[in-house]
Amino acid sequence: MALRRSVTLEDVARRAGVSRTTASYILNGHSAQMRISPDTEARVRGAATDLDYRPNRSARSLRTRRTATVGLISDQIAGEQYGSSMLTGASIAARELDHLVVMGESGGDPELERLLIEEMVDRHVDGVVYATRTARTIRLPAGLRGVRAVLLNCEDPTAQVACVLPDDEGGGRLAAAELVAAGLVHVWVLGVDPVPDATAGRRRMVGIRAELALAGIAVAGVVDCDWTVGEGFAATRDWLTRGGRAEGLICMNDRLAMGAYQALAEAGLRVPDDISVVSFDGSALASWLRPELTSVELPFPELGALAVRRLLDPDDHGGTDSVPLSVRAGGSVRRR
Amino acid sequence: MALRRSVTLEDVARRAGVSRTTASYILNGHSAQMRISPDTEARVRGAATDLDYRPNRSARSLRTRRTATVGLISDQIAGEQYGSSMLTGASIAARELDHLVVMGESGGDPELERLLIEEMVDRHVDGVVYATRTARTIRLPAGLRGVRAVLLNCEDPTAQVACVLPDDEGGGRLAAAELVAAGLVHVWVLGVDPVPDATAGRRRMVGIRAELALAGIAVAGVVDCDWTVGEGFAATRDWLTRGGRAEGLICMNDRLAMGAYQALAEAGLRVPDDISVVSFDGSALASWLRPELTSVELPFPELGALAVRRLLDPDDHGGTDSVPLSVRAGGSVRRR
DNA sequence: ACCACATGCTGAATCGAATCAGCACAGTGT
DNA sequence: ACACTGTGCTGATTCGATTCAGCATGTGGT
Repeated sequence: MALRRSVTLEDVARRAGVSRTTASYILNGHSAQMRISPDTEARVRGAATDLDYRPNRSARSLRTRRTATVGLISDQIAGEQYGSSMLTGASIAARELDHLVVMGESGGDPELERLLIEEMVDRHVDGVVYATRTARTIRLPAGLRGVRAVLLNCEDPTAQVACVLPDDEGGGRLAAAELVAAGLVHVWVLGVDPVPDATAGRRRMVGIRAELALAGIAVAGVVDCDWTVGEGFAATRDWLTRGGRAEGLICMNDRLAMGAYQALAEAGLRVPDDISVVSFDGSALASWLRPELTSVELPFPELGALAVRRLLDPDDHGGTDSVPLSVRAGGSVRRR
Repeated sequence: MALRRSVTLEDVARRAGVSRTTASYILNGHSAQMRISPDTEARVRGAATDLDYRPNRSARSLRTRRTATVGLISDQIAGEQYGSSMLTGASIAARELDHLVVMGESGGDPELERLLIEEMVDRHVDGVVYATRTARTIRLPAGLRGVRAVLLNCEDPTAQVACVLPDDEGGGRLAAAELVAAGLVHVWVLGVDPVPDATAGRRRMVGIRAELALAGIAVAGVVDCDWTVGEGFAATRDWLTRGGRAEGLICMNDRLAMGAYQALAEAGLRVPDDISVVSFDGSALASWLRPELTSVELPFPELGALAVRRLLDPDDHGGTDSVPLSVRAGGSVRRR
């Protein structure tokens, strides 16, 4: 309950000795269409400042049907370890455009998602960013049809929606390039996409193979497992006990890499002397490991910010943005 | 731009053959004060359903001065590793009370914080939750005076504000109790609060000492350092090289414990055979370490949810809530 | 002296719901 | 036949801004 003294446009107009109309035009900067004398303009602005006038947003929204508010709906963004910085980026971009972010986390529950979208549309948000934790293919929720929306970290090939994605294929090339530059030839990959709709792993693989191919190398082998620390550990240990060896290991995310580190340590293999490791995410975890992990960083804040900017850009008419990844160098790749 | 067909109360009233007034009273459940015949009520509700009537929130807000929206402002919550689940909890609680969360992250910048608070108050949020990443003492921002607010994970002893905190002292007792139960006597603590305003470390120490005292034990020693992996590693290594030894080590958070694990491993000490480790946070990281870390879990989602519930409870008149922590057992404490 | 035109402003309607004050009608008691 | 009470509803106003349509006044040309 905001107990602000209620200074209305009427008060400002009265104090400046003009009509509400005039005051409104001046304060909204439409003076060009209105022909206002400099003197009047100064008086109105002065009055607004003196009274600390703040327009009532509800009243304004009622007329203009805009709220200076964007919705951000996601499955797991807020409570997630890494992706949450998408929220930060979105929030910053929104503020720069004088908007606030209304957040909704569905936890993956379609019914809750429907409710949240409905609540946002009811509140006349100026648009909705629909984000997913993992990059994947989705169906645009029915509640968003006819609503201005941008997909963030996901895509719907069947819908005509603006869409912001990380360039996972380029990221794959970057990861492979790190190993190639170190002169490594025998490269394995840990953790290819388990989920059918997920796109990140597949695209990264394309990039990895392409970049290795440039050096005349093929991927020596792939260990498939879930993208968690535990699975990374178990899969790597299995691989090692089966006699698996490599010069370089590309892990699909930092958690997998942590699991791999553990299994490698247990087997007495040292990073990077015995084996080089590169991964994806560029999360804080990468910098916590010893040696620090060389990781291809996902630009989460930029992704979030870009989605909001596109959402609020009236000249944006769809299409997919592919945001480049970058390497965060650690000490997990052998120096040539 | 939500392009919803605009069904107004007027449309519903017309279809039901009643006045707007009647329709309004029925749909808002004030029928008790109004005496409405069951027949009319059914007709109005039917019409609302048929037309898929959704009240215009802006119009409603203009009259009622309420928006069914709560502000959540914080320094780092969104982009943070662990605390972000406060947001999740807040968002869920808000939805249960038919509200949405408007988020603002200041990044610790007081000017941005001021702006965000102003924007929220301008938009007539029904209240503001003011959260900090680390539990500490703060000054209620000037913009929140006179605004309904709840402090989350922080407190201002000089202000009369509702306040939701984790029970760090109780948490300290839980941590110590784990070691006492394992029959350990020689206990060190790693990482006491570096920041002057921070309260978590101090309170946990009080709890730790109290619980140990019950068993007739005193803290054998304290290693002071920042609450990061790097510092935890360095401090523990220094301590070990200086001949430091203990049966049990209490780390002030999971990251510190990770650093300690690394230093202990380097020194050839095994957890929990040579030394038992307990920490605070109960973050995902605790479950990633090998052996899994026994950690006193901070109930972030509950904290966030409680803050929102209190904010929206008209009968809540201030005071401090202390939410209990709980032990997430791992394998880092020696079995007796 | 008269018209044309630019200048600088205002009145009133509008957005959609909430709500106060009160009205028409039916039934009951005397 | 009359007042009285209860039932079930409605008209009109209000919240605070935006915006369309138009009205005085002054200025210059002929």
